[in-house]
Amino acid sequence: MKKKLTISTEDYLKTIYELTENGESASTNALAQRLKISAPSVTGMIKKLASAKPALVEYQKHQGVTLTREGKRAALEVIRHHRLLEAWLVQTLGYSWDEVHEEAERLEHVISEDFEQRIAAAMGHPTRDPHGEPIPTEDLKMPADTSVPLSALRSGQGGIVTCVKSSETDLLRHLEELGLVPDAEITVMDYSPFDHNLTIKVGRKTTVLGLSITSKIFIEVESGA
Amino acid sequence: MKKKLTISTEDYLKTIYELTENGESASTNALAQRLKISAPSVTGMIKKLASAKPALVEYQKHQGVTLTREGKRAALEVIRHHRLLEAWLVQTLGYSWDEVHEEAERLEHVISEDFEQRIAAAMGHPTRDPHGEPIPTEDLKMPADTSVPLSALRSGQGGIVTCVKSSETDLLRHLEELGLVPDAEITVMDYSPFDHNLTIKVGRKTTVLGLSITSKIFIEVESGA
DNA sequence: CGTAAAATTTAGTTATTCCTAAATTTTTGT
DNA sequence: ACAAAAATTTAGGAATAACTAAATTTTACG
Repeated sequence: MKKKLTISTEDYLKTIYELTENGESASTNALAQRLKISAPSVTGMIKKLASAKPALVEYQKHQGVTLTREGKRAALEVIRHHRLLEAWLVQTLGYSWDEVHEEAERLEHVISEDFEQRIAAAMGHPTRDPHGEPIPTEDLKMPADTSVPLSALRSGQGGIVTCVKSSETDLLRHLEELGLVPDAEITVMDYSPFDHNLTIKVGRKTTVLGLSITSKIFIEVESGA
Repeated sequence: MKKKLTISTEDYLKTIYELTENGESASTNALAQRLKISAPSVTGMIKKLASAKPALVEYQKHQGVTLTREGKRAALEVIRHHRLLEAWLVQTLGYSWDEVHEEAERLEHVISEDFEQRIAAAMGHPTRDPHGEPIPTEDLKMPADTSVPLSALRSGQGGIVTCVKSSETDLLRHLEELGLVPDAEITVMDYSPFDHNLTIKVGRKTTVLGLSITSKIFIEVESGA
């Protein structure tokens, strides 16, 4: 017998936000997979969120789900909590960027607005978390981000790493060793069209990275070919 | 329709701990009142805790409930979390002692052991929280405390305030104005046997306090009459 | 010591949120 | 276009933890 855990509304909304960032609607199955529950459970909960007093999601059968204004607001609130917490755990308690995710994942749901404001102020209102992810502003707008995945770059292109979109401990530790962290300057030395591998220069190190990694690293492009 | 729902096992255990600190067992009704749920709900949950794989409480019909070794351990863990968090919120985020309770009440259930150790170390392993309550040690022993309620003192007696056992914002603010905070030195100037009021001198201030307040202030006695 | 009051437990109900199995709708491949 | 595959919803059910009302046990006191 395992522990039964119930998924919070906040987690549903946050996950829907993440799945709809590309502009598309989130599918029942995609949500089920992310939340690690069955698809019927997702359908049931979505119906509930859609018929809440101020509706949190927009839903039509077989058409996937999107966030309403209210739902998006709630999602951004949780994401702001999460990212501020990650920044703060790293800055004040000496966590490394690969350790903070789980802790923030639990804390994000229980901190007060007061707490949020205190840590934001204590850090001088940071705009990015330790992974480089933008922190939603106090009025819950997600800052624009013009960076592109490293996987979209080709030989001769390069720029500054803005963000590493991963919470996998092992990957993050590996990337840190390579110097592939936010603010690092990189240049693409070579591109292999067969397997999409990129040869990257970071500082004086050179590495070959596959698509599963390069698609998670985001770059503010500096120079063309 | 209110939101407030399910009470965590941790809250049951913490409350049972508090109600049994005097050595007696906790009654169903006392628990129900503290947890703000009905008595039958308490009976049901207690039965569950008593028949858990390692039992968390000892229970016999109509005889009240006590904590097992395991249950006590779990309760002290939560209490340690709570008190470390209160200390830490005050020390690092500028909370005042009357603001920390609610925040700690929510955070105490979600922080990791790692987090606990980090904040304890960052504060130099404090032994009391901002109200003066002793913090259970890392191996979950509650430190002995020889202080007595102010209400037990009489004219001529006095000592050092060790602890103010209250989380009521208004009372705490009032006591802070009076200087009735941990480490303050006080002397009892007069005792009224009719209403149990005590006239107290704190620094150069003199105040009359009723039993509802003096029973919540704890003193390490220094001098007899 | 016996009964009324208080405390507690039992019984039965409700609400929530998950599940599996089956039905249905949509998408895909030829 | 059509059948197979995939995705999604419907249907029905289980577990949890709360509730109210009623029954029972304990306690208090005249």
